[in-house]
Amino acid sequence: MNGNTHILVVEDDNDISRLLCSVVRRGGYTAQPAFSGTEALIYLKQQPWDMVLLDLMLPGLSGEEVLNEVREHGAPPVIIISAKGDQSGKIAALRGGADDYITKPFDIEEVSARIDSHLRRVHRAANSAKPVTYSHKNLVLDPEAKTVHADGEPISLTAREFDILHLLMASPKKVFSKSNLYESIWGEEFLGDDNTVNVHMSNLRSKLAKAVPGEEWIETVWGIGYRLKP
Amino acid sequence: MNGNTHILVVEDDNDISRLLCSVVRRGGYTAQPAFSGTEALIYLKQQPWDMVLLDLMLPGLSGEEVLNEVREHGAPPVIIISAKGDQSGKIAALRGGADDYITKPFDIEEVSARIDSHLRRVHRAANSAKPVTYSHKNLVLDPEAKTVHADGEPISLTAREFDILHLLMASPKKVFSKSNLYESIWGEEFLGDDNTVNVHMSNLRSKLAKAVPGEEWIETVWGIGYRLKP
DNA sequence: CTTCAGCTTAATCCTTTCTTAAGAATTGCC
DNA sequence: GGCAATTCTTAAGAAAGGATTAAGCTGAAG
Repeated sequence: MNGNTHILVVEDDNDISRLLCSVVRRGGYTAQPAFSGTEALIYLKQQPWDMVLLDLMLPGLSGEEVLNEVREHGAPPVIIISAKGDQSGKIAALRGGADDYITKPFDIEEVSARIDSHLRRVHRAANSAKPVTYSHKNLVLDPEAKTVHADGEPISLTAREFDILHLLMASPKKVFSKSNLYESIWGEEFLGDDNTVNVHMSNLRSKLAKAVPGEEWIETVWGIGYRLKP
Repeated sequence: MNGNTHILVVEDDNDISRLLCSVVRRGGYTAQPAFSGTEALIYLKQQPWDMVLLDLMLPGLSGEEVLNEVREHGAPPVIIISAKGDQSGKIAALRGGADDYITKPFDIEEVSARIDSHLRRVHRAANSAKPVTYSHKNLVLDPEAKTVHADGEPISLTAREFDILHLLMASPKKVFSKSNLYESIWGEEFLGDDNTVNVHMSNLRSKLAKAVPGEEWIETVWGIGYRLKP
């Protein structure tokens, strides 16, 4: 989480607005106060928001109407913060599209925790969709697609070669001993007098060199093992 | 929403469990009660769940531990339902991965509304990401209708062949290992020396080739698996 | 009960990759 | 520079993975 998570705080009471904004900022997010329903609308149209904190009793436009408007512009989580303590209003808001409902007076720690909880969920969903790749200089490795590209050019590797490069790129600074490599990739004990890793290394290097001549990616650390060249 | 939305209700008090289950069922979902933390674990391992209602004070295994376990097995929303009214416990649970926290005694309408709210959100996310049909080059697969067309011509596939193609087309760049495929489609562990997948692949390829001669859609990645040919 | 489509198993052939081994090359140290 | 230890390269045989075909099995439909 970071400063470019934008939260719109819709609340007409000056003190409460300030309080909510400070909670948001202490959480590490960016807060934008809006003091009326109509002001909120302007912000909603201006940019996408990661979350909306919404008071229900607003001048200009009611919270319910703002809520409908939010749902038109994307699908950020909406937390209602309201003085309306009655159950029916709470239930109506939740059924009307809100993701959470907190009644005033609120506990600022709870508000903070609920904000984090909703954002964490959004992140979880976003991350599960995002492809994971490793990059090092002009090399890009995609573990899902099992592809390696150098300067955008695909390089065709065998399973073992790919595994070796994958391991190296997952920990760019670490030096891997032969027994490290062997045991990680082959899953069996490494018995000293084995030349297998060397050969695969050699093949891997020559394939990389053929793709981009004159550049070296894998470094031999004499007497210890291999690592990515910084 | 329908009967195949499965909600796990983890609550040791018999009366409350019954009450929660009836709320769930009145919402149109399937409820599965679990009366201890350890029982919950069994259900969690058995199948994926769309939501978990979780009491914090449980025999066998605490709610917090169950919560951690839930997060290992996918990412369904978790609503804590607890008699612990103290703010610190509430905040700890929310920070610990829970998506919502309701204190006993609860209003059943509110519980119902919060369940719906969380499920609505999950649906919203799922629908925005999932296409109704998959296309790749001149191949079109419709998961609903269970049909495949190449250049508009229908191709008749068996259930397994369809499932394989479906999986491949859902992640066009991903390489699927045989064990990936086997475990996704057959739902049981893959034990190395099996060439069932090979045979289905072969049949699938020959059917596709018969439909559009001279074109290849499925690529073998040696020693790793299969993927759609880019 | 029979039939049939589809799934699985088995046997065979073919392809690619892995490993082994031996000589060449490099590095670090005296 | 010379020597020993380590690493690199090469090539060929061994091994593993994959494709294809055919035959047996199974469960659902008629």
